[in-house]
Amino acid sequence: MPTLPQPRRIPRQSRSRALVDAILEATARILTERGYAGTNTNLVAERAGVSVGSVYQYFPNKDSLLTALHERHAVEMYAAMDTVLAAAHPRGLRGKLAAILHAWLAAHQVAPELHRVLEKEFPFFDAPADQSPADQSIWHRIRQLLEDHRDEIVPADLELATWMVLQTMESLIHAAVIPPGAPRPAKQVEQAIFDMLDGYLCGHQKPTT
Amino acid sequence: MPTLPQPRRIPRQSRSRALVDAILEATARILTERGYAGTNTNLVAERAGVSVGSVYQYFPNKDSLLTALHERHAVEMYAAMDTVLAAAHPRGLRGKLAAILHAWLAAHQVAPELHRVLEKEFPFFDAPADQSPADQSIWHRIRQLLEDHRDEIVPADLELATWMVLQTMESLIHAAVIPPGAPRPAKQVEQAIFDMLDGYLCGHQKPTT
DNA sequence: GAATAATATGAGTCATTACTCGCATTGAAA
DNA sequence: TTTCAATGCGAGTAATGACTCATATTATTC
Repeated sequence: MPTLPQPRRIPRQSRSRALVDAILEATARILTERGYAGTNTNLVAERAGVSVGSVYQYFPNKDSLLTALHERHAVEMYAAMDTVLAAAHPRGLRGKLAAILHAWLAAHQVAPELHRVLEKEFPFFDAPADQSPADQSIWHRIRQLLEDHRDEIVPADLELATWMVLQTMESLIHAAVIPPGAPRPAKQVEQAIFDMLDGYLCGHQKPTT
Repeated sequence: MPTLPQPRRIPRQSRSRALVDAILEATARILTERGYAGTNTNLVAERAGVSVGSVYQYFPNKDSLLTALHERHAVEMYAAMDTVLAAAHPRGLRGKLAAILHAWLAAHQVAPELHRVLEKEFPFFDAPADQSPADQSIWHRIRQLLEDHRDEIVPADLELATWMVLQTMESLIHAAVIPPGAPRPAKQVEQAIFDMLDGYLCGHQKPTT
């Protein structure tokens, strides 16, 4: 049951583009309310105000809906990072990292339950998670960031360091946001995550509580 | 569809205990081979060499099989930690942490795919993961460890620090072990995870590559 | 305003599978 | 040996839900 990467048909006219949007929107809502198992294509169609047939015009199967949602999210995360890095605040590696972390955390606080389902319930059998185009871009951007600040960081193996930083950020952000989540207010957790990354990369840390 | 915490019937005679074992063993194998969605109770029964009816004598529903497997794993992790800490090597916080990390990593390398399914595919709707008795015990033990070495660590909020350490260890261990996994040999990844924790807790780090 | 391509429909099909229940077998107590 | 509780059986049921396809509607082209 392989999930085809491409939509069955590409939406050309505006009505079909709106339809695809409505479908994804409905999927997100239902996923949030009822989880992966409770989501079915008939309900998605109904809630989107279209027919099941239309869903299958643009998505080859149920899982491709989730894949699309996942990719959309990755694109948003890349954009968020890009915005932050483009801002005229070259405050060094630590400042940039803190800014990215802040942006990502904020983005995840919007729909925590949806992220839970996307990250923790969806079986990425075919499309191995974190290998989407957007994920790749994020990877390269972070890798570049570390390279640009090579002299400020302790780990010599940048490949490994990139992996560590991304894995840690992703995991801790999700863990912090998904209920029951962290035992502390968002502000403190954000600081703690930063301390974790900073301790790894820069090997020092001011006592910050 | 709530997963009842208790088996429908408690196995008293030895044959029934063997049966329960066989069922869990079969579940683990199938989960490994076919993932959560590909696992069904009829197949579990067949592979275990028992009848479906027998499965439902001891497990109220499909998900309770997964819950049982999860709990079994948590108990093993607690035992591993206990063994390591009981060993006559009071090498300070850093030594103990390194030892726990090593033991846990080793344990996870046995059946990575099974852990992937258990951690990343199973929807813990009812029984919120990490809240099982064994998980609680692990939490308290780590918390105690940090308290015992309060003077060696930077973070003042032990509650938060415990959460950070456990989340980070869990996430990184799983990420490292599950394919495609880390881009480096196990040894280097283990060191990197340790550096991460050490950097957070102790706020210093020797350049170790 | 044909003609044609693009888009939308939804009742129906069909495979899957969690779970039941009436009955058979086995162990141990008396 | 009898008795009864514990254990084991597996064909069958019932619900669910992914996906199809023959048809209808709407846009675009010429």
